[in-house]
Amino acid sequence: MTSPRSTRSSTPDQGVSRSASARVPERGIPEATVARLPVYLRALITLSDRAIATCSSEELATAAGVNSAKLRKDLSYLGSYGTRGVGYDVEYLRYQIAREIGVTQDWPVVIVGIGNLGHALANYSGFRSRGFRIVALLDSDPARLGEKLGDMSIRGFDDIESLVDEHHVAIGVIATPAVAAQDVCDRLVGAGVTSILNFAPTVLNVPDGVDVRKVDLSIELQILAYHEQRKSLALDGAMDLVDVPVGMETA
Amino acid sequence: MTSPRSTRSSTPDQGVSRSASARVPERGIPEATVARLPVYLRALITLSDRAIATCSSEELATAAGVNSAKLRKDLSYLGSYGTRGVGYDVEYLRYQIAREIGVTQDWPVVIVGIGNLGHALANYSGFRSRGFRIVALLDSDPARLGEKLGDMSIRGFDDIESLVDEHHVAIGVIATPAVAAQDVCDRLVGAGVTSILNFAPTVLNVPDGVDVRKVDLSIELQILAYHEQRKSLALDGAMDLVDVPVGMETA
DNA sequence: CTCAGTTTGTTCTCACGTTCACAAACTCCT
DNA sequence: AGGAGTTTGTGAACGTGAGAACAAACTGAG
Repeated sequence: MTSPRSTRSSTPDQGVSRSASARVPERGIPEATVARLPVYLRALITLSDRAIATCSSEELATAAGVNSAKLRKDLSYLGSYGTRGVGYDVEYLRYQIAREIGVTQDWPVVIVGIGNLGHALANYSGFRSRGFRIVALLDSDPARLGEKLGDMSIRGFDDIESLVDEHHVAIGVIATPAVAAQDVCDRLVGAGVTSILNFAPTVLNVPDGVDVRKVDLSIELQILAYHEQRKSLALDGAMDLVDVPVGMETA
Repeated sequence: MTSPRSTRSSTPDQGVSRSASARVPERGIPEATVARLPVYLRALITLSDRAIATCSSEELATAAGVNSAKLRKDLSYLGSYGTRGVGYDVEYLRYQIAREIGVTQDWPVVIVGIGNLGHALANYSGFRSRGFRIVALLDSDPARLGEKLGDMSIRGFDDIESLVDEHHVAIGVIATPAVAAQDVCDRLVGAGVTSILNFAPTVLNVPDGVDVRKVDLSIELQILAYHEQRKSLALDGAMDLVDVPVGMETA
């Protein structure tokens, strides 16, 4: 993990030294903002890699693909980490966002379902580099058991309870076929996992207190298709009235 | 959220009703609704596979993981496809949603970047079964050129313009490393692609009229991490005042 | 020191999205 | 036929998010 060693010399006497009274992390960052913080973090890392010490909200917003008013408002939920007339210290802001998200610590993760997608996830370097450590790859298929994948071998799904307990796993990734997803989810939750990233194309039922985020490729494509269709209809203009074919029922 | 229980109470009753009056697709479906339509469609397909002919908004909402008021409002944007006192005809509603999204027609798609993730996408059966047809797999790496993948072989990235033109490709999927993504995007857009699904962890700049949706695994995990962190803090309760390490500067 | 220029943090307003609650419309039973 | 029971479609209330605009806070030059 990269230590947040800040070359905090360029901005002398920054407003950061303000008395640390009651600057406790606020209790209500809007979801929309939370979803953008990782984007800002990545933009800051890029700037950092280019040895840029300071940036304005305008520059950072451009790099993150949002407008600057939104960026400033988002950052204001974390606290006042900028300096008026100057901008933001890249290293400092980067650390603050990382801390707020929670990626200054290490999050052990299990991946369940090592098919095509599971393989890709297991090999994805972006996990490790961003505070996530894969502690196990699980699959129920005996044929895949023991298969080596990088520096890790595939284990049976039965180990899950002991694994979660031993490594304090809080986050599970489901990359199984849809039919297996709910069962896997129940096992994970039962074992103590409280956050799930679901790649299986199905709705997961979980008890209160468990967070689920889903990534669904075909849904994303369908949303694009909808807009694409609108574009063509708009172009064709006069060609309206697609009209419903009445007897489409298959039975 | 909704009740974690899956009530299997089905009302197997008959009742097909369709008034084929001219129901022109309205010109303004909210984005939030568009994003949920594919979920409803999948739920309907599941019901259809189980030979269920009719369902209430409550049942469909449960299957889709939303509450019934939201579902009814969403569906009302498409038209009045239900029958009061009865519910929705599964086949009929399924067709209406599919038509509204645009998946009754066939969408040719190109995938660029056939690494780990690209392989998984190319093999994903969910594309074909939902109205999307992969017409080409492109990669710039000469070592991968010609490699067979299912019934399709990997082609060079230079073919892109002719491919897009020949197959009328409107949707492109980018699964390249981050550094290559913007260039690939520019080439795709230049060739005529107007919708892009981006898996590369980077912000894409596109001209007006081009839609981009991004799928970013590490962002999803970071969002989960944020909430996970909050949960632990909440548990510790009294342990407030994490307080900003004022002197986080290591120097 | 003062003043002009720059950039943040915040307030205000508007648009969008969610949920409630209920009339309208339908079925079924007597 | 009429009334009780069901379920949709929607108007209204409420909450959240986006963007414009501006005062406050800083820098640097003269």
